[in-house]
Amino acid sequence: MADITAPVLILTGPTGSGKSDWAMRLASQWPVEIVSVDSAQVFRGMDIGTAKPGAAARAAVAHHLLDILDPAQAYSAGQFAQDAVTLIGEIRARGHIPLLVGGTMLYLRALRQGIAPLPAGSAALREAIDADAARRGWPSLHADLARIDPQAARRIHPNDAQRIQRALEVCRLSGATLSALQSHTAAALQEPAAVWALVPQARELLHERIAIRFKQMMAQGFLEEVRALHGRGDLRAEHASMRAVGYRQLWEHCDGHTTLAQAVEAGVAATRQLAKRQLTWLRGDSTIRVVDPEAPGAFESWSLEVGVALRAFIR
RNA sequence: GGCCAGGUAGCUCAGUUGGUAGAGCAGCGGACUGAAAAUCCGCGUGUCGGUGGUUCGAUUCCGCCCCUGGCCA
Repeated sequence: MADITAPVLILTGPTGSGKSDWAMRLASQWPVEIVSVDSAQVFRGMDIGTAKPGAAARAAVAHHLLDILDPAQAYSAGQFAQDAVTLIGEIRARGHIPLLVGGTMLYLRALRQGIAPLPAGSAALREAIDADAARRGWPSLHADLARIDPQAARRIHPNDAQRIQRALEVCRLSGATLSALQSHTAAALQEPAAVWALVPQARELLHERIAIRFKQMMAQGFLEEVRALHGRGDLRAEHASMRAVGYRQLWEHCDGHTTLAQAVEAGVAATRQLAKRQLTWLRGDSTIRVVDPEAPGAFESWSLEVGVALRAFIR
């Protein structure tokens, strides 16, 4: 199977839909390497709460973009797009099939539709902007943005602190406006990928599964995992890693702000909300083939579809 | 058994001096360009415990009943 260019396979879906299982099952049929599309699994020491593939799975199939950063560090959609393109090339060079698995929808978008070349975030500048906002309020900074980059200001809501901050940050770092920079976006992945999304048709069932999964995580030592991160002393609730679903809520409990029962309930709710946002992304994308993982024989028919997609390229 | 306090949205509660009710959380829908498991926007989803009475009109006032919690027996 050398010197072929296997198509890029992508398997996405909301949290708890069973993506990882399906990926592993597919890996027993085809020589794939898995690239994680997950903004939380990149962090070391965040295993239980991110449902990161375990040692057995990683011994059986090569997994990429897991454990590449310390939780004090930052990752980004742009970085992901670069890393994924590089990995796809390397996987193909080994004669393997790249299988991207995960539910971080912005990362997938950055890879497939491209992302404008923007300056990376600056912690110092963000701190300065935060301090400014604390004095004047975000709507006032939004008004600043409206003078500098009216197009961006129209798009960004006056309450959307994060996006206002980013737009101002980009202007100060680059000297150009965000809108101008975003006007020439280059696609990262140069070819169409075959994309499937696992979308459970019954929301209730997904909610039930999410609750069960969170409780399993607790039984596996999720709280101890968060305590260890909390005990490091250098991490703060503001770090991107500690804003992850479940970690944020258990962190608040470690700070003594909530009872464990409250933290678990809030964590489960946050997971449901994440799943809902992921489903919103999927609904808006007609290039994605939707699969109901609960349907009888769903995996088998997906496996057949994958076979068709692959045989078109592999001779 | 007696007395007291409650029974209003999925949950915790507010409120209506009588004109069929609203917050937070949850939920639902949406947006999304280097933090995205982030951030933001929009939407109340209701036999006001039941039943009789007073009233033009009762979730609100009165009677009885049911349920929950507390105190006394």
